[in-house]
Amino acid sequence: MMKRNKINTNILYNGDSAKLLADAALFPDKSIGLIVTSPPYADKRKKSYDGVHPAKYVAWFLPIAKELYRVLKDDGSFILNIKEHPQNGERGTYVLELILALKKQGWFWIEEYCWYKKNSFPGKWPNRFRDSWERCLHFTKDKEFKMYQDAVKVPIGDWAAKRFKSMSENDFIRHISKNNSHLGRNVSNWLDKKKVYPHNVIVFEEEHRLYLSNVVETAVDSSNKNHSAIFPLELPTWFIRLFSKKDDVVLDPFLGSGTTAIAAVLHKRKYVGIELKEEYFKEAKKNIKEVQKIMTNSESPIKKTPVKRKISRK
Amino acid sequence: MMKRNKINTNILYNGDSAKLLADAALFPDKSIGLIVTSPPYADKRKKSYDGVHPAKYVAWFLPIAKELYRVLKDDGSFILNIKEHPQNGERGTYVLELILALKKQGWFWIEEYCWYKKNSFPGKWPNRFRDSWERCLHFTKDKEFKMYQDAVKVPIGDWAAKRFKSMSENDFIRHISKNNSHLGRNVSNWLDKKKVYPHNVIVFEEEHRLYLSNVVETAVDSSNKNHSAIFPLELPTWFIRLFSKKDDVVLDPFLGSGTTAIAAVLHKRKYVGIELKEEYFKEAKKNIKEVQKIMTNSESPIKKTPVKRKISRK
DNA sequence: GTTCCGCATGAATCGATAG
DNA sequence: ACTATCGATTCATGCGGAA
Repeated sequence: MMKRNKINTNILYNGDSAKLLADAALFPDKSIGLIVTSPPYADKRKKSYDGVHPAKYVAWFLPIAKELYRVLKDDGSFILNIKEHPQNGERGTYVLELILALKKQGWFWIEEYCWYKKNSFPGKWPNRFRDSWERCLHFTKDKEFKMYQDAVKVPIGDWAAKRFKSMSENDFIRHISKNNSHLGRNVSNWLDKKKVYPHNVIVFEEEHRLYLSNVVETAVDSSNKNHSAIFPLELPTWFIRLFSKKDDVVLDPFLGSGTTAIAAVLHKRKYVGIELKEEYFKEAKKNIKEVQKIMTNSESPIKKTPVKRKISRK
Repeated sequence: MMKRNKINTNILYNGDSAKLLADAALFPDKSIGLIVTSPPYADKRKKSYDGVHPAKYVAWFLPIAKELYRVLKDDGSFILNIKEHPQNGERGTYVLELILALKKQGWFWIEEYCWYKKNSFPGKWPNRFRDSWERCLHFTKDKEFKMYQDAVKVPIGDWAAKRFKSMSENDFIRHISKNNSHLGRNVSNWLDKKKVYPHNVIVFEEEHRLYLSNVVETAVDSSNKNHSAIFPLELPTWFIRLFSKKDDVVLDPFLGSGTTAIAAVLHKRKYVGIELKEEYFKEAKKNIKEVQKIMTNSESPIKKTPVKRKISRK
C-alpha cells in the first residue's frame, strides 16, 4: 500500500503554482477539501501581476488544473472565479475554451454561479455597458460531492433586504410593530425563521455583510487595498460555507493578498495558499497572522452588527 | 447591380425557420435590423416543443444562424437568449460550443448580458441551487453597430437603499401603512431624479414594469401562459429599445406565442415572426392582432402607472 | 449620538495619439 | 501596421466632516 503523506496546513508558499502543486510531498493526492481561486485574468494587470496572453491562457492553466485535480478529495469542489474581458471590442473566448478543456481533463462542470457585482467600475462606451458580473465556475471530480446548503441560507430577502436595507433589524421590527398592526410582533419570529435557500446568482446585499472586529477589518481592508484584484471577503466566504466544513483544508493557488485564507481562518477551516509575487505573499502572511491572532483570542469575531471602527480605512 | 427585394413586414410565418429563412424572396439580404429570439433549448420541453438533442444542438442551429447572418443589416444585432440545462448532474456545454461556432461563422460575440430572474422556478436539489439567470448573447456582423443606450436608462442607483436614506421617519411610517404600493409620496420626486446607464446584468425591477391597457395585458398574459418558454415582455422590450429605432424590422425566428412581436408593435417597430407549431402560430397571430388594434386606437398604450385590471391574472 | 451631503476611488474600456 | 500610453467617460460605495 502506498504511503500517503499528510499535507501541511495553515501555510503559505511563495512561488509558482504549477511547480509547487506538482510536488506530491507538499501536496499529497486527495488532501484538499475545497479550492477557491481567482487566477490572474488574461492579458490584464500587466504591471501588477503577470499577464497571460489570452491565446495561451488555456495552455497555461491546464497543467495547474491537472494538479488541482490530483490534490482535491473526490468529494471536494473547485471554484474558479473568472471573467473574460473585451478584446478588440468583443468578448474573448478563452474562458469558454477553458471550461471545455477542463472537462476533457476529467472535471465535471457542475454549475456556473453568477456573481453580480452591483458596484462595478463606471464608464461609458459606444458598444457596451458596464461589466457587472463574473463567472464562478463550479467543478468537481465526482457527481457526488459535499454541499452544505443550509450554511448559506439567507433571510427571505426581497422585502426586508431590499426595501428596508438601511435599517437594522431591530429598528425594522420596532417600526413594524408600532405602525402596522396586522403584521404584529410575529415579524421578529418571521424574520428569524424565514430563511430560504439562495439561488445561483450571488449578490452581496446587506444581509451578507460580514462585520468584523477592528483588527480583522483592518487586515482585510489592507488585503483588498493593495492587491489590484478586488475579491471581497464575502465571495470566498460564501463558497467556503457552502462546500466545506470545520477543519477542512481550503486551497487558493493564486492567493493574492490572502482573502481566501482569511475567510478560511474566520470559519475555522485550514488554509493552504500559493502566491507568486513576493510582495503579495508577504502581505498575505501578515494579514492572515492578524486574523489568526484574533481567532485564538475570541471565539467568534464575525459580528452581525457593525463594529465601530477605531482605525481609519485610508 | 443586384436587384434587392423588399422584405414583407408585420407578418408571421408558420413553418421551419431554417427553410423559410433560406428563401431570399421572403428574406432578402440585410433586410432585418434586429433579431431577438429564445430558441427551444436542447432536450427540454419535448412534449410542448420540438426538443433538440444537446449533442446535435450546434449542428441544428448553425444553418439557421447562417441565414440570420445573411438577412441582418451590417449594423444590426442578434440577441440570443439561452441557458444550458443540467444534464446528468452537470451543465451541458452546447451553448459554449455554439458561441465558438457562431464566431467561426463570422459573428462577433460582443457581449453576454446576464438576465437575472429574481423569481426563478422553485425547487431544491442536493447539488445545485435554483437557476436564476440566463444568458442573453449579443452577436453582431460588424464591430460598429447601432446601439441606443439612452433608450434604456434607469433611475439612479439602487432603489430601496437611496430612497429610504433620504426619507424622514414620518415618510417612512406613512410608507409602511400604505403597504403594497411601495411608492410613498416622496418617491415620485425621487423617481424623477437623474437617470443612468444600466449595466450588463438585466434585472426587471419595479421601474421596468410595463403597465399596459387591459386588452394588451390580457394578450400578453395569454401569450406567456400558454407558451412553455417564459419570456417576459420586458426582455425583448429592453433589447428592442437598445438596438432598434422606430420602423426598424425586428425578427424572431422562434416566436412562440408572439412576445417579441408584441414588444415590437408596442414600440412601433415592424415585426417578422416564424413559428413552427401551428398552435403557437395561431395564438401569436391572435395576440398580435389585439395589440395592433390598440396601437391604432391609442398613441401610447404603455403606461407608467398601473392600470386597474378588469381581468384577474390568476 | 445621529443623519446628511460631498468626495475620492475602484479587476474598466474605447479611441486617439504617439512611437 | 502594430503596440503602448493617455484622456474621457461614469456610478455605487464608504468615509469624513458638518449640521
